[in-house]
Amino acid sequence: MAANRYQVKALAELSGVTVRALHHYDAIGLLCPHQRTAAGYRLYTETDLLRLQQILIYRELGLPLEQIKAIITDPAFDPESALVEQRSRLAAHARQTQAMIRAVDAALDSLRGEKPMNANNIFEGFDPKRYEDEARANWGSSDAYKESSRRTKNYSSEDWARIKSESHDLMVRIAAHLTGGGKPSDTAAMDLAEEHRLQIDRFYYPCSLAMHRGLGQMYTGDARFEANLDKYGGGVAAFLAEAIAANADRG
Amino acid sequence: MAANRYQVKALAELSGVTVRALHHYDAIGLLCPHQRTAAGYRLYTETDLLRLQQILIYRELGLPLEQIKAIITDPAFDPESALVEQRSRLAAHARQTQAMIRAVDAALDSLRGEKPMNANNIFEGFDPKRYEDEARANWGSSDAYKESSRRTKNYSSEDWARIKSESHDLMVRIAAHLTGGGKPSDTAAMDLAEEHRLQIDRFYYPCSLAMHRGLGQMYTGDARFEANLDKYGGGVAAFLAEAIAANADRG
DNA sequence: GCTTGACCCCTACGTAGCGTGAGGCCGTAG
DNA sequence: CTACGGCCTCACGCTACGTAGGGGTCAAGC
Repeated sequence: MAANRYQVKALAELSGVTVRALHHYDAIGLLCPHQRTAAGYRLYTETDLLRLQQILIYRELGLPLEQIKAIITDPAFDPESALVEQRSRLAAHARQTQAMIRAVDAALDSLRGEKPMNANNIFEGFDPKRYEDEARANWGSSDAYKESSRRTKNYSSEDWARIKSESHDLMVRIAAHLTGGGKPSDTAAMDLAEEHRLQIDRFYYPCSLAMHRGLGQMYTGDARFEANLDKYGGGVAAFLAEAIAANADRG
Repeated sequence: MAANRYQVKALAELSGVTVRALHHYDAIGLLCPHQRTAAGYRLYTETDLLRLQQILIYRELGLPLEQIKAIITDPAFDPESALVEQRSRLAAHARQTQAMIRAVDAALDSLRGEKPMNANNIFEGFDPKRYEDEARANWGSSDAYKESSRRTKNYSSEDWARIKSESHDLMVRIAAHLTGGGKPSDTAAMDLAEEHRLQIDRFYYPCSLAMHRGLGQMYTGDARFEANLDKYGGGVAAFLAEAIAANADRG
């Protein structure tokens, strides 16, 4: 396997950042090319490429380059967990954008005279700090479903069978609890919800209680999810959503 | 209805921006408080509040403050259509974030050894100009985009007013031609299309007939563009698209 | 071997959008 | 009357590059 070398311009075009930015990253020691020619030309490797991707993710999230450097030059830096972490941050970012869309909608309503303007809610979603926890909670939009099924495809067929079977099994038990007259706030229902959370945690992505709560809201908010869950019986989606909320409150 | 007045700190807390930023917006004439006390204290009204919301939306989208100022101080500025426009931009922003999430997933896959790393796709979603749908929304190839932003960045609010007015004028004439029973293949229609091309060429970036044809296709392919054009009358987007195609064939 | 043109280097100053004091005037509660 | 929080206006600092300038490098073509 021949180790490919990229010159600055090549890398710039690949990644979409400017040559100047790459120079800058070199200057501050954030991304130094693995090699230089005798003439001083920068030569980047695939490893540099991966590192650049990390950098761009953090940059997109608004971290200062100095901090990015600190993070990824940390000897304890684990690329995988960092990517997982970044993934959830990006999801939070997406959710914030969704909140802004809702704020725009609110402004439109108010403009059209359908609802009065309210100084307290007009800025909802604009202050990230105010939303941090909640933002982390949600996976984002309905694309989440597509996303998760896409990832499922990358499991081996054995993994896939096991996941499907475990999920199905759990859903059947949840549906049974519902048809058996159970309430979402029962301890048993909350336990089932917790089990559901742990399944997601194991199979798909780290899923906190807060994130799970967000998911639950999506189950009743998104028609595709609801239909998918109600295959196990009418009202299963709503039931599960409530059980998840109860479980999150309990935790 | 008592007109509420907010001092800087109050507005800052409401909106989540810093006092310093509000000072800055005042200094550059982006958001000047409606009133001052005798002592010079800034007093903001509900109207200022609405304006600030607009500003923050545009800012979130990465527009430079100077351009935001130009946009919202434009006498022809229509808050409603601007909000509608912003809504779709936010949605595009959200989609881009989703694309980044996918890129992170790809990186994760590659780390886990499930898929080989591919230098060509690892950065997918990072460069907005390259993300295909968005690329088209950003007016075609990255060269055109670069050129366009290079030029527009230096436009004053008067320039913007002139551009807006000329564009509007042309669209009105095109719509008139349509309602007058004209066909897109008429010489007159083609002339209007050519005029449209030259406008773009003058104001934004060098626009060849071929590029113009691509633009035309976008007008009917992208709901946002279509809605924007059909403000001038139903079917205007489609009519213009056809006229552009005819004009490109003629040339 | 020489030119040409696309690539590369570095230095250095400019810019946007604020952050962060410094120094000093309001305004109201004790 | 004084304390104390809030407001004001400079004014300099910072980040993440953009942009311009002056000048090597390297493969291709003559």
